[in-house]
Amino acid sequence: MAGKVELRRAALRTALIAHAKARITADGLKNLRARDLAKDAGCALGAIYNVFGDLNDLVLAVNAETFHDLGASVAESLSDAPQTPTDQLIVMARAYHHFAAQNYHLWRALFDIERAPGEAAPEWYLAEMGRLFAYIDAPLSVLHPNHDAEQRTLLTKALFSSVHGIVLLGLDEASSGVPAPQIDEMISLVLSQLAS
Amino acid sequence: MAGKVELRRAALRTALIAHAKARITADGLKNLRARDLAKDAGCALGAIYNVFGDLNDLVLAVNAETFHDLGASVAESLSDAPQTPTDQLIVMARAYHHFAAQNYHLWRALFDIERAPGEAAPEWYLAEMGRLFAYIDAPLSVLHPNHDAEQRTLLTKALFSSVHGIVLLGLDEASSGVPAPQIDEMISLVLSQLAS
DNA sequence: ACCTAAAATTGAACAAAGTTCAAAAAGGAA
DNA sequence: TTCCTTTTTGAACTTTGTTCAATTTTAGGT
Repeated sequence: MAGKVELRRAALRTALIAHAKARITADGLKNLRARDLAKDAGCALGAIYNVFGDLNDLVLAVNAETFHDLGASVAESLSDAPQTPTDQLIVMARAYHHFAAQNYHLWRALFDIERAPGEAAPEWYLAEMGRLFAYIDAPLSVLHPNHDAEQRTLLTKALFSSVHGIVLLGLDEASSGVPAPQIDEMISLVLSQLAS
Repeated sequence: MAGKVELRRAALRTALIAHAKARITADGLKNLRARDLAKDAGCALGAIYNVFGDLNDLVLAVNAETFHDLGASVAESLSDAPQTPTDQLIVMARAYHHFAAQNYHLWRALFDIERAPGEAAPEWYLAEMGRLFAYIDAPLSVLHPNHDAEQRTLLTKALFSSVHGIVLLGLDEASSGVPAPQIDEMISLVLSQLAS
């Protein structure tokens, strides 16, 4: 039984990720507690640190799944085959909005996680980000065939950041707090102008 | 000497805000420590809680000043009297960007502060936000004189949120991390399109 | 001046919460 | 079974915000 330990650890890892996901979904990232997770998973407190370097690593694992699901949601939104490139951008942005609204705490954890100063984001984060950017880039290539790659990259980032900002502030009840239909309207407003 | 205690407390309050500001500027909000502040101000640990309800209240006081300074920076950017309404929007957005870049940790503290769930933002926050929105609204009224108030409010929020998103992700070294000139370029790109 | 009661200040103690590590348990080879 | 290695455990350590009993200061009355 060579891989016995590895199997047990892999199972614990999976369980811890699932429980952390549930805890974050219910109470948000800042209410995640190591002791709660140990109880949830029925393991010792220290066992968490046999599987993950620290709690942050565990949250990173949750975030990887969340980011993957987010990418899948955005990609799936295109399956309704909207006609124009602008429509495609709008549909994707709304999918982003709806994912963020439906998975608010998990989505916030993507950005609220503590990151070591000066350290780059993990590779999977950049990879998923690149995938999202590729989705945006495609319609932009149709709209602006004569832009060079650098121009399009800039426009892609600007578009994503704008939508992200609209969703971020729109979903923040405490400050602006905008009803969902108005968020969608703002998205349409910005994208229909920007993509022309 | 009726107001002796009040004077001492007011002085401590001012000192604590100043020291907290310095600490946040240097190390960021998440590295702010009650014991450090007590040492900085030469007061007892518990004295902080004679003046503020908790550390969060102290950070709120810092944020009030930061937000006020931010508003002043944006307002001052208009004193160069740019010609067109679009130019005014771009100048203000760049002022927002430059304030955020120059006061990164203080600016982040505006949004990273812990807020009680379901509780509205403090009145000064909404008031300063309203002031910022008014600055944006003015040029938009010139550009779109036939829009009603609701339309303009939506466009104002969309514009602000977009610029905020561009600055937020642009200044986040770990993820996108965009050089300052490119951030300004993205701002121009979005605003020149959106305001037309 | 002195005394005294109320008010304010202090900092040691308390209560989380993440992380570590010596000890115990489990695993595996001879 | 025995002995050594690996793994797991959870009590203990550390850090940090917050509290509160004890001390100091203040202010009024004599």
